Amino acid sequence: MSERYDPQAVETKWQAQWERRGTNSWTEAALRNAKDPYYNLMMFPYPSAEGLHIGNLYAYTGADVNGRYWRLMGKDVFEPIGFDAFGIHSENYALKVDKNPNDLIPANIANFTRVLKRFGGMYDWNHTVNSTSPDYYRWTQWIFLKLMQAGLVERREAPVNWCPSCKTVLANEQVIAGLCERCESPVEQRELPQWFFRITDYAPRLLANLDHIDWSDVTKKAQANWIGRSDGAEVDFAVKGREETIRIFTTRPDTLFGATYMVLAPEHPLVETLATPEQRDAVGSYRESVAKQDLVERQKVDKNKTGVLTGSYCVNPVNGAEIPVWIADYVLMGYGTGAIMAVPGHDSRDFEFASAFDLPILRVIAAPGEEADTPLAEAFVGDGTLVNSGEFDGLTVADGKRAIVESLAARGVAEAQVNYRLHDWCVSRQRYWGPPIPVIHCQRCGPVPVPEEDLPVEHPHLDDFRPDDSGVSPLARAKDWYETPCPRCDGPAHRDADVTDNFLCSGWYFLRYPSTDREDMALDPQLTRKWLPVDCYIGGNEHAVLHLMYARFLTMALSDMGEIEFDEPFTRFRANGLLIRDGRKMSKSRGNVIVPDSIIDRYGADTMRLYLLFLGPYEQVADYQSRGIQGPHGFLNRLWQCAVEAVAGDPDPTVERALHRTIKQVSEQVPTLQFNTAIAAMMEYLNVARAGGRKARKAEVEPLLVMLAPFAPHIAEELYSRLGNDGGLFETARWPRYDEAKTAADTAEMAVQVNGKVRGRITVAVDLAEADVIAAAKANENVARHLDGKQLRKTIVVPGRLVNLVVG
RNA sequence: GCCUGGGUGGCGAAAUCGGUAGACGCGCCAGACUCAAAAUCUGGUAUGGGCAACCAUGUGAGAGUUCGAGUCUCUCCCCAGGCACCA
Repeated sequence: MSERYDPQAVETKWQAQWERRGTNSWTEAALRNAKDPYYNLMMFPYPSAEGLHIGNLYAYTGADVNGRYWRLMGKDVFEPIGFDAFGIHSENYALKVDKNPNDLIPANIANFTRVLKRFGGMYDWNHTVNSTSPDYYRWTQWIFLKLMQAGLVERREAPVNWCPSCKTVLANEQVIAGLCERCESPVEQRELPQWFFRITDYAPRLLANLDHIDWSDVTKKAQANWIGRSDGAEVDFAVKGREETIRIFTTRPDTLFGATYMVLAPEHPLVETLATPEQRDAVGSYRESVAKQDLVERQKVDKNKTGVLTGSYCVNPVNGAEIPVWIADYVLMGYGTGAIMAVPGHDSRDFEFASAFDLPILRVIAAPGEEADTPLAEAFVGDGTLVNSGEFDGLTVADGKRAIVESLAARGVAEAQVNYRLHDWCVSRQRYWGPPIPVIHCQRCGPVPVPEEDLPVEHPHLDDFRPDDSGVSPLARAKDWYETPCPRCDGPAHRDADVTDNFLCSGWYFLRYPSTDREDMALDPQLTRKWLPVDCYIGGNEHAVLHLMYARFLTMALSDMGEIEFDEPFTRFRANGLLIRDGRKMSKSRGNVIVPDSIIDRYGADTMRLYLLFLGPYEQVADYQSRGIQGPHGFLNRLWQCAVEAVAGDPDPTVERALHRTIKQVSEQVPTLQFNTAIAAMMEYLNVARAGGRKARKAEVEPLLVMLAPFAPHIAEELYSRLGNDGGLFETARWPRYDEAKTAADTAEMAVQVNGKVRGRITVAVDLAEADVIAAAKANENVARHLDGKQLRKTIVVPGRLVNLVVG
């Protein structure tokens, strides 16, 4: 190897070395016997045909630095990787290029593996997961069956989200502002029998546990927001002249006296009954027009309110007032009871509707200074006291809520109620590329779970796997596979032709990694106990309400079934920021995508890793600006020169002080993921160590190499061995320690302020008495000029930092 | 509309238990090496004024607290992300 830094040669050499020595991988026995386990996880990629995205590598580099750091701290670090290869994303791409995913995926995985090795991740290639492999999806199906046994799976005919382009149903989480998450088509509503996981059973726990897991705040807030707890009450309104009552949900029972009409969702089951003969036609055509809307249209907040009268009237239980019942599309069947009492005086949507249809608007809350008859120009939603509310007048909003619910509850027409926005997880997909749902539909027995010993239900190979609009999965076309006898009665039956949502595959992969050597069970109890839950998980926040929510739910469910002993999968989660390019999102259509291979070819993986983490704070948006890569590249070149020319001898005191300060800072900042400033500190230290062209001492360089090793593992290994160390840095070295006493200097430069403005600087001994510091400050020429002829009123000394002389 | 982040040089950013604003890096300028260029190395680089010493201004806007505010308080504005007719 030449004396010049040659990244390609160094990186090839050390990657081969690690592989040969098994530096990063575990045997099954070693996994079982690990003394101080640390499970370092990153989100397994979807192996696209375009290749690994630099954004993935941004996340992986940070996570890998964390894993390598803990390894140097002496932990037994398990850092697995795998491939999330089932799912609509892979299938849609295959359709686009007119190939079969069965052929595409293996090639993509091979390409991803190549780049992941090239980038220098500390991956254990002995424990990988491929979600499309039968020895993985067998256990995905097993989890489905387990959930079924636990009563957490339901087959329901319900209005579901249908993507007309992907031709499948979608979970709520996969609908972004009314559009399909994958193809951005407007999503329609369809009534179809589907499989649901009862994640809503876990809503209270999913929310409550957020308080005691160490996760990024943004992620926790997004989850809390998505779960969407709201406290209120359900109230029954009698229908005038009929037996039925309408149950509504409200968070504002204090405004019951202000209810001037009722609204049902157009899909509400009572609509048929309540429509009077005169209104029947109008109601029918309104329901039809609503049914035709896609979600984008229906969810537009700024469109004009529409609705029609049913012709029926309800009786307000607080005062006996008779109020008309309307139907309108601003009330949703999927939330609460699908019916509301409308209080236009104190709800802006009701106000808008009442204004449009000329309905009465009553004030029942008054802010301080307002009278009971102060007119309302808009809905008043603020705090205040109750007015026009009979015996409840004068109560605060909070007291009014309590008192009114109590009084109605005593009559049996209301009860306090908590609602969640979270919906049950619709998991069936009418697509080809996923694990088949392990259920057989028997003409006599109905849906029958596939017996565990018959798993996996192998995914049949189809040449024509194109989805259609029928709502039936393409798998039904594989007749030999589809038609099968009932496992219970042996009568005629067929398999469930749907596949499960890809998020079921990714919802438990981290549980599997330690157990991949086991073919006879999903989770080895001993290994699971040793390695899980995950110590640190790093990944993009776009999965806050998708993957991360589902993984938590599945973990809780498996925990309740006794399959595992913890109910939160990730002890610590950190969301890395989004990687953008020159201020804009990277996308193929903009043509501003960075291809990792090209960066590694030109600068090497070490420079790329260092540069990605030097861009800015890891947990915030990072802007990739191509020209900036010169900085870290030059740094590694200077480090190379400095290290190969390093000489023996004791460290210079100035350099040694800088070293101890650097170790202190980097040791504090790496575990908290403040990578950019940790790198800056190491750069600064190198500048000190080679200042004025001096030759650095080996003892000055070696600790720097160890600190840099998580960031730039290849060059660190090479230089470490060139300094005369055998056996490999990651196998023999330990994270350097600093001595607090050696971080301190004898003298300090202090700023001298006069009335808060810096007028001079003095260099004094750190232990100089305060009086002497003040004297030295006054002696400064420029300071003296500013003090001249003025009365000194006050003196403030901040030891080692500044002196402020206040004059009047 | 609600919930998160964030707003600091030409650019990416540092510094927030209140204490020298701009560390580190990019870019730019000058110099060295070179026939020349690239690469590399050295020095400079917030803005305005001044030969300089220095002076004034400066962390989205405005007010406040303080000896002292990028940092704390109040009122706004803007950008990014999430949620959104959720009653």
